[in-house]
Amino acid sequence: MALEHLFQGSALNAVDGKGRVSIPAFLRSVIERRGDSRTIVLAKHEAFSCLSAYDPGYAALKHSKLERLLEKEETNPDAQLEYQQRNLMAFAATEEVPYDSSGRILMPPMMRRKGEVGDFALFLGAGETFQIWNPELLLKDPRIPEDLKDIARFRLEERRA
Amino acid sequence: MALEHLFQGSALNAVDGKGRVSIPAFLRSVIERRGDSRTIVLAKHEAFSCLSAYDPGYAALKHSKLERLLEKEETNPDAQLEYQQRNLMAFAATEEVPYDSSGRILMPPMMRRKGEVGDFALFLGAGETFQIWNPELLLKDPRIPEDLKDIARFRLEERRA
DNA sequence: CAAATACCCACGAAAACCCATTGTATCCCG
DNA sequence: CGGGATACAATGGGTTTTCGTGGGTATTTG
Repeated sequence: MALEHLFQGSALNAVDGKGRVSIPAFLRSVIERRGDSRTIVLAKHEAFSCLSAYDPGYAALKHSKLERLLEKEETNPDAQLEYQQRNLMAFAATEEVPYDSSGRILMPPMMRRKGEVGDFALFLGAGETFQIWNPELLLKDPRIPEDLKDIARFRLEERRA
Repeated sequence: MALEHLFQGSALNAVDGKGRVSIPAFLRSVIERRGDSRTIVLAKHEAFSCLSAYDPGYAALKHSKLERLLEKEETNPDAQLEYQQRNLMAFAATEEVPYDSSGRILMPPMMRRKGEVGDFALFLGAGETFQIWNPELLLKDPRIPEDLKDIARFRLEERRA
């Protein structure tokens, strides 16, 4: 499952009063090269207090992986339940949102809450996916390398000028 | 067997006095992309106390999945019986209902009872299918991951404001 | 005829859409 | 090489459309 186009780079964008955010153009270009959808899938990150985002095709890929796993263990009742749970997490706990012609999404209120995203959204490329952070939360997280925090600090400074 | 369009996302909609419920637009769009039917098939979920729903075309697919399962275990006599049971469940114990121009179905009384659906219906995307829950029942089910219950709680809160 | 269902319209909130402005990086040509 | 023109990105604001929902009326069906 080596994806050809990977998400990379960082940006800090504003969330406006209506809850709209521009998806950085360099991330959008990856989405559109992977498939031609102009939509992103949002999910709570499983480890960090941020959101995880990817293109719809990647979601389908994750799904088929789950399916194949299930078929191997079809007779095992425990596997059935675990499959149900993971499947629900993958699809019920995510939201698919289209971005408009200017590259903005309307951040769904539930996701905004889950990711604790305020007036600014920090976008971080993470290869197969990208992340959306409340920059302050990233700075506070002890698990985040200092070099990465420097990037966040730089993006924040850039704004104030 | 990989379906192109998958059910994703969540919503909490009201069931009115006549027993009508709006199928969330984002689920309807998947149904209409899979085939052009404007109807859904309802069934009792095999594991959870909720309803399972999908487009008519998916019923056929489910049938072939069952068949394949049978072939794998045809030496096992118990499997034969299980196949008969599950096949009946898949076809006799389901109801096909059309939704109107505003996207509402009239929830069949039997299904409403089977799923114990009250004044609110929680819709959960599950990839190939979606589920319809009484939100209170989902919150009580120990097999449901906490993250998913958070979603149910959020949807319930959203309403009260 | 009664009860259930299908059809119709209507409203408020939210979301999608359109247009305009600003700032920044890029290009082009003198 | 410099400076103006150009293209695109991010953002603000207004308008239109859609969605979920309530309620009424017709129509079918047993």
